[in-house]
Amino acid sequence: MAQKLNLTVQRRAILEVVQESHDHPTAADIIERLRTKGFNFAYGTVYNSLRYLTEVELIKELKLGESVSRYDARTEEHQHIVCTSCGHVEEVLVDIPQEWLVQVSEQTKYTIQHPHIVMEGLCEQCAIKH
Amino acid sequence: MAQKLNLTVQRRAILEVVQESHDHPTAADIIERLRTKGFNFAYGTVYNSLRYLTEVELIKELKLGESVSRYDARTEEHQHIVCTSCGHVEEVLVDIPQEWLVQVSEQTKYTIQHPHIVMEGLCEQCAIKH
DNA sequence: TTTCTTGCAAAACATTTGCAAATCG
DNA sequence: CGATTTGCAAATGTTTTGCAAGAAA
Repeated sequence: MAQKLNLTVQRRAILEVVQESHDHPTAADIIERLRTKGFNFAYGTVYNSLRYLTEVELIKELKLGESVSRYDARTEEHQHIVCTSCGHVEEVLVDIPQEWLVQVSEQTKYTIQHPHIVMEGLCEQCAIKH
Repeated sequence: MAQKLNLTVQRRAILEVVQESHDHPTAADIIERLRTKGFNFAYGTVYNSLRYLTEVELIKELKLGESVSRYDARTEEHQHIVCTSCGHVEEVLVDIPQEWLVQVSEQTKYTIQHPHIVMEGLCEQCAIKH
């Protein structure tokens, strides 16, 4: 723990791509964007680097109930909502009611330190189509 | 839509296993439990049947941010919380504050008809170990 | 017959791992 | 040097798909 930050060329490039992306890219998205910037890293390297960057908390890995992981450079606490129709991900910035968390904690006996919540709904465009 | 229910031997056996299981089994769990009951269905059949049973709403498919889908015969509305340490899944039966949903809906422009929320926390046993 | 379902194997997909080569300190 | 990281390919785990055979309506 409290290790010295070791940003290699690859890790730095990957971090930059995630920081520049505001659409929660997947590993495949990241590799594609790296290519347009002239970087051609192996899959293994990209996954390794993403894991490293997640461990040192420069990025967050989002598991939103799809089959893929997404990555987010926004590290302050916030939640996500996923469109059940098109898969689009939006950030939820409304605070979670504290007393609800307390109730959930009491009922389930789970400790909730950093709430991490994934919601589902229909995004605006998809709602119109229905 | 409004199709006639067609429960084949396989589908019925799979439904029974899910109904008897209260631990949100994965497809692999279900296949294993079918075997102890003397059923040996192909993987494809089990996945097909689970999709069918989900479509006719006899069960629910849970995507809880792991790499696998889990299945649940409890079809009334409730949420889930997953232990970040051991992966154990608990049901959240506390109602979600309606005004919070309204706020989320306003901020994100998402329509939330049937709230489906996945939370993360530390289960009781894992919390003790920390 | 026509439609749906099953079984099996192969394919698809995201991710991890093993290992040799390269790099860093 | 020793420790870490990279690149590549192969392996893994979950789920889907194609297709022929079987069952049901």
